[in-house]
Amino acid sequence: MDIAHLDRFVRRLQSRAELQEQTCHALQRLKFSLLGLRRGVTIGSRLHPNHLMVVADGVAARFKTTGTGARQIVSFYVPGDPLNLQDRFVDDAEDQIEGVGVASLVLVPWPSIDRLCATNPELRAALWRSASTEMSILREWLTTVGRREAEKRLGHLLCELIVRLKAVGLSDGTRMAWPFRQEHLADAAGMTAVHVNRMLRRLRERGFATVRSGIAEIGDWDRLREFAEFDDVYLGLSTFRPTATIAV
Amino acid sequence: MDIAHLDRFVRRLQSRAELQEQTCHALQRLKFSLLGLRRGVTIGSRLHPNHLMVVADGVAARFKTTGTGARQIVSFYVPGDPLNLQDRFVDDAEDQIEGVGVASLVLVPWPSIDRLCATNPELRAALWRSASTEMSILREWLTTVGRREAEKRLGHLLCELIVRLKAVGLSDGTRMAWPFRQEHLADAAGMTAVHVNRMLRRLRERGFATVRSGIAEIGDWDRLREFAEFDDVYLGLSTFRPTATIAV
DNA sequence: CGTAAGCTTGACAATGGTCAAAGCCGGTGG
DNA sequence: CCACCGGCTTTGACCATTGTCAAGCTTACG
Repeated sequence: MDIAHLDRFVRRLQSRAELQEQTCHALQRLKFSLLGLRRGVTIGSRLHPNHLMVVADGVAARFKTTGTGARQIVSFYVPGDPLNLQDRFVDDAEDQIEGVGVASLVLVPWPSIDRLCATNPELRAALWRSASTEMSILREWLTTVGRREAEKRLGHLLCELIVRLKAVGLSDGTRMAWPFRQEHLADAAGMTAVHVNRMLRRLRERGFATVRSGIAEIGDWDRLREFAEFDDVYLGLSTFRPTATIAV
Repeated sequence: MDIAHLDRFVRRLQSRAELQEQTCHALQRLKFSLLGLRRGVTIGSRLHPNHLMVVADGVAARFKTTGTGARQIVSFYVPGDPLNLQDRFVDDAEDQIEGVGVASLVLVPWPSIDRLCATNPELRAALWRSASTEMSILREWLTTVGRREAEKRLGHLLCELIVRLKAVGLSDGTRMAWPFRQEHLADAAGMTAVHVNRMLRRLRERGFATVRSGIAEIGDWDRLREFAEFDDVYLGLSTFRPTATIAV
């Protein structure tokens, strides 16, 4: 299982850029340590400034807190996602990272990555793309929060998560593990937990999707997708059409 | 004035990273062409896939349109800001770019930039930082739209714009050129133009800021800043404290 | 079993949206 | 030089989506 940790990261990079065999192997041989995040535990996004952090298992959330104590989740990270790529050269605002359910992170020392990058423009491009994808997701998410109504926001999030999980072999496209509390969805979608509850009920009543504790299941993908105006191009996976690998 | 175009870009990079004299000069000697954007004209963000686009004059907005025709502005770009840095290696969703008022863009062929980057890790880092800053702004903006009330959203935007303009010598920190129509603010803040109007009035009544056509003026910076919960760290300018250069 | 965390629901309040009319202002043509 | 026009702003009245508060309920787990 140890090897699989970095494997998922490599797989994620490959899903968005060409990487030579050699580069992949070099990545997989990188030394790393593991950091477990128990449910609800929070760390600063710059707690480990000298390491790249990648989600190994579970889901992590990056969030900010406003002056009035409200919380906004700005990114969810699924296995394989690097979560502080762009913090490398910046010393701007520090965010908080929380485990949604139980999660674990791989920590890879920056110098070892720098060494690979120095002579490998292909890898640099892959990392750049990876950061670009996160940005693209942010833009889509801003649009969703700013301009779509509550029910669509949740539908959109459902769609995005299942596609991202499918891309790393953690969903079959119909069901997925669901570590989120309704409060997480609320903080991500810019609404209250109470309203999330109402809207989830509506999605269920319409037959779009069912979110029980622990598992989410899409009822009618095509109708949900259309309803939520979900189009996965912004995930940058267009070239990656996985032959479904199941593992809920 | 021609030279000044790239000059502002260099200045922007310098405001967030160390660059050697030599690198700056190399950047300033890059060949480029100009693209004028008349008020309200829209182009695809990938219209010039082989060029880096940088704002030379005026303000540009990047936006998406939802299925129901609503528009969400995801970024404003002020002079010196690169607007398609991250599109370099990605072929994900294409956004629209619009001139807010009259604007002009500098187009620099990617190959000439690649050539500089190939041997210049310092420049690569500077560009990376530049992209990171845009991401940081997106996160803050998502938080604002998701979790702050309408009046604060506008206040926050006012604060951000004046700080960014000041950083490139286009404001004294009190007044700034204001090419925005209320609809722009609405589309950026996730609200309607009518409500923008009401909230601007409120900001004026409280003495925080006045937005007349063409000019915005901060009435009480400290109170506005506090009210809007604005903290400029997310702009990544913390090391750059300009000795005010005026030019509204 | 009993407790706590989180989910569900209902009643009510409020922020922000919708619609519609009137005002303002700069530009253009007679 | 004036009148008209179009685009934008301003305002009011009313509506609706979403938030708030509060209570009861379910479920996991010691």
